Amino acid sequence: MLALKSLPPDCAGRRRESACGSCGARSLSVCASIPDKDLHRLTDLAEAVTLAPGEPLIREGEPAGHVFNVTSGSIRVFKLLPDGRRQITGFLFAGDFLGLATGEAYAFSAEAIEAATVCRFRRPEYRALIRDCPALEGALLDRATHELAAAQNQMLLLGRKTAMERLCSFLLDLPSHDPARPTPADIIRLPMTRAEIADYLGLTIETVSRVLGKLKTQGVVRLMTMNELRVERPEQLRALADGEA
Amino acid sequence: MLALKSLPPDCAGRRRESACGSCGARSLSVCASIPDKDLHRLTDLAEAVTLAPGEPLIREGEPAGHVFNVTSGSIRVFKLLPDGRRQITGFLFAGDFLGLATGEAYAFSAEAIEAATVCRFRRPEYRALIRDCPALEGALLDRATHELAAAQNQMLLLGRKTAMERLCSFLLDLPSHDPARPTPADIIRLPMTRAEIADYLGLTIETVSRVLGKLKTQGVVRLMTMNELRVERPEQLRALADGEA
DNA sequence: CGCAGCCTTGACCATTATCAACGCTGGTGG
DNA sequence: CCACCAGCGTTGATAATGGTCAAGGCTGCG
Repeated sequence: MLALKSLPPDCAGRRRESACGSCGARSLSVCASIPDKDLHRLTDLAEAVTLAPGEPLIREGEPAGHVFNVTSGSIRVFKLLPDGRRQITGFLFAGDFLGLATGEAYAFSAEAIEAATVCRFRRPEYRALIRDCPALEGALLDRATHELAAAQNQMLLLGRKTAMERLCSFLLDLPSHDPARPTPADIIRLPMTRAEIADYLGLTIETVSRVLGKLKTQGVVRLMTMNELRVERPEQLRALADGEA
Repeated sequence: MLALKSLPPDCAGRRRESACGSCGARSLSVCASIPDKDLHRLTDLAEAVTLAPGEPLIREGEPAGHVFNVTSGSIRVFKLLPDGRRQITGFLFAGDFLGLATGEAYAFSAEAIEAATVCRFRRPEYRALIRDCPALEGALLDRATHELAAAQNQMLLLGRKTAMERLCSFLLDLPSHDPARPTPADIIRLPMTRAEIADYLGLTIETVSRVLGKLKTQGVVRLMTMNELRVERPEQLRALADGEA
């Protein structure tokens, strides 16, 4: 498959910081329960990769040769139609894992949004590690399960919510996905452009802009900068997200 | 998470038919590589359940007490908004697994479409089994990975495809999901109603009906009965599915 | 035979997309 | 240091896809 988001905050305590010598802290958050001897092996296998803004990490259809763990920055995961229409299926941040695929090839593309770093494992070595370290597989299954639940929520959003509901849902979900930046609860950082938000929500740039404008007018949110906003009325945002207004 | 669809046909050879004494053939397709001693334990733990058409199997928000393996019939998996809008996130058939959840509660609902049978495992026993049989976890991760790729395709469909493209994509995907009924390649059985197709594709009943009508008029498909159609021009169907017409 | 549920078809409407113009902002080079 | 330009965002006018509302037909079961 694809991309596995971080586990929710309540799992943070189980994380081992700086576990991966090659690529720095947080990179092994997915492997929280790996014994030390395996950790050392893993460290040898990992390779740190730096990505410039916009730089591709995975191209759909390419042989699936690696798996990755995001260590900093933000990544967009997406699929394209032949005519160029794009659906962003997820945004990844520090601690997120991606690269699982069932067949030979990746079924999606991934690119850096901001400058980002990832920890890269070659697939054969990743597989060998899994054989030796069954706990890793359990952790991955947990993440996949999480990711699948998130995917169902997104299907509900894309199939049945209005533009306003989509944007509000998005604003409510985002903060929980950016563990690297512990911001005040009511401040939301938007590292992505309007075009990326639109492609994530199945809307156009213009609609995103208009709906954001309306939220601003209604005093629900306030734009601090272009990429940062503050939630003024959280309850109203929540009500709007599920069509209760 | 949710529901794990069957592996693709090329894995069928690895299946062990009639492996589960309590609930009949195919039910353990997910556990293809389980040693016999574990299989016997599993058999003791399983419980066959019969569902009438429309009967609920899982209700969103309920404590996640079981996991299931579909043994016959068809199941709809869906989420609801407070005002009743429904998004069907998947259709399950014989051999499909469902019921994984990350937290305490299911994050989705599931109901029988037609009469169906499932094989039910209580969660604690399922967990114990996983501990003893690591291969099971790998099989589940494989399925979750598959399911995640399918979910991304569905997001692309819901976010970026037109009604025509959605319906054509649906018709192309369906056959591969109904392993119990080996039909001629060009015949598609539709066990679900128009309303269910609509709720799966993020459309209304009327739009599904109209688009199907247009496909019929154009000679792309022909309705044999209400629930069965024949693809007359497969290439055109494929072209329409990805917006190349 | 009649009724209920599902499906189809038509007329109309609304949400959102499209097209277009303009404004802001940050970076670059004169 | 300023001015320009490119990229991104906003706003407005118009259009189209698909939704809503309504009526009628088919089918299968009691």
